Amino acid sequence: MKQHNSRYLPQSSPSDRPSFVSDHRSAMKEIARGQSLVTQLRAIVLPALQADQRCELVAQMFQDILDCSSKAITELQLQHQSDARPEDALVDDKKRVRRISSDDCIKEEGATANPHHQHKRRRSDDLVSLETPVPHYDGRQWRKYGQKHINKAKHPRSYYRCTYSKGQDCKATKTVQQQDESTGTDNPVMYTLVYHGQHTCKDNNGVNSGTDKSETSSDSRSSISTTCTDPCDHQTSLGDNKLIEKSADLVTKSMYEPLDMNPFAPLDLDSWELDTLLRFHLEPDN
DNA sequence: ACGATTTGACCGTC
DNA sequence: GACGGTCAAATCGT
Repeated sequence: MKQHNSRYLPQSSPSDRPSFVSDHRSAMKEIARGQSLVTQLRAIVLPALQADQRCELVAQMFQDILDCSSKAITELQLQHQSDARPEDALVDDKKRVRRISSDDCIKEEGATANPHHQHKRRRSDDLVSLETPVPHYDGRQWRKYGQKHINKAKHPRSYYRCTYSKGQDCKATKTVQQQDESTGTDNPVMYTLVYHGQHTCKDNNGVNSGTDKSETSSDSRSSISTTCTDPCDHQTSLGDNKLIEKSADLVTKSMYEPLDMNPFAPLDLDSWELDTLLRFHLEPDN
């Protein structure tokens, strides 16, 4: 019998107890778990709220929580990188973290070089990673610009940039990669999200999406129309997606119908994501 | 027609 | 040379 939580939480394995590892590592893991929980909770709560100011406040609070934990992780990573090997990095994308950290002080963001050939490795202090079963419900609009098979990874990595990257020169990007170990029937599909840079854009309603004050604010107002069409993220082909989305759409519609979802209508959590969450939360232990 | 996604090619870093 | 990140033409969806 599995514990209920084990169905949807990134796990801290017993072997990760801090007896042989640094406090940094266990602290970062716990924070990451918290981020994952908040992400999932947000995906459930926001669409169910009435569209009013309280709703916006809730969304803002969710984002603030994520901001806090992200900053905490960043701080821990910076400290950790200075006194430990980078292979203790939070995500399993170890090689990349190592490369980024070595690249850290060499080139700065916004280099005036050719805009089409900016440096490929990015600063680690612009990097925030988290694990979640709902990779696309993060309150942002993203546009996919690439997908690549990563060495030794079963699933391709998808590359997204802010929808407003052109119009507002927003530098925020993110990568989404399905975790290899999440393919079992018992475990939820987990994704590793890595965010780079901060949003400098304003969303559709002219609300600053967050820069220094609050890295990713205004969840409640921005539309979450991130369309997830890459097969890896949905675990299905595009054609299958349509069928799944249709059936799942019935579920989500029946949930949402009583509500006036004005500000959240665009949020429109991908039905498969909500379905995934619901299954993990509602199904009895197996 | 327009915007988003896909995908092969290219480039920088290691 | 391998690898990861980005570009941009082709393709797709609305």
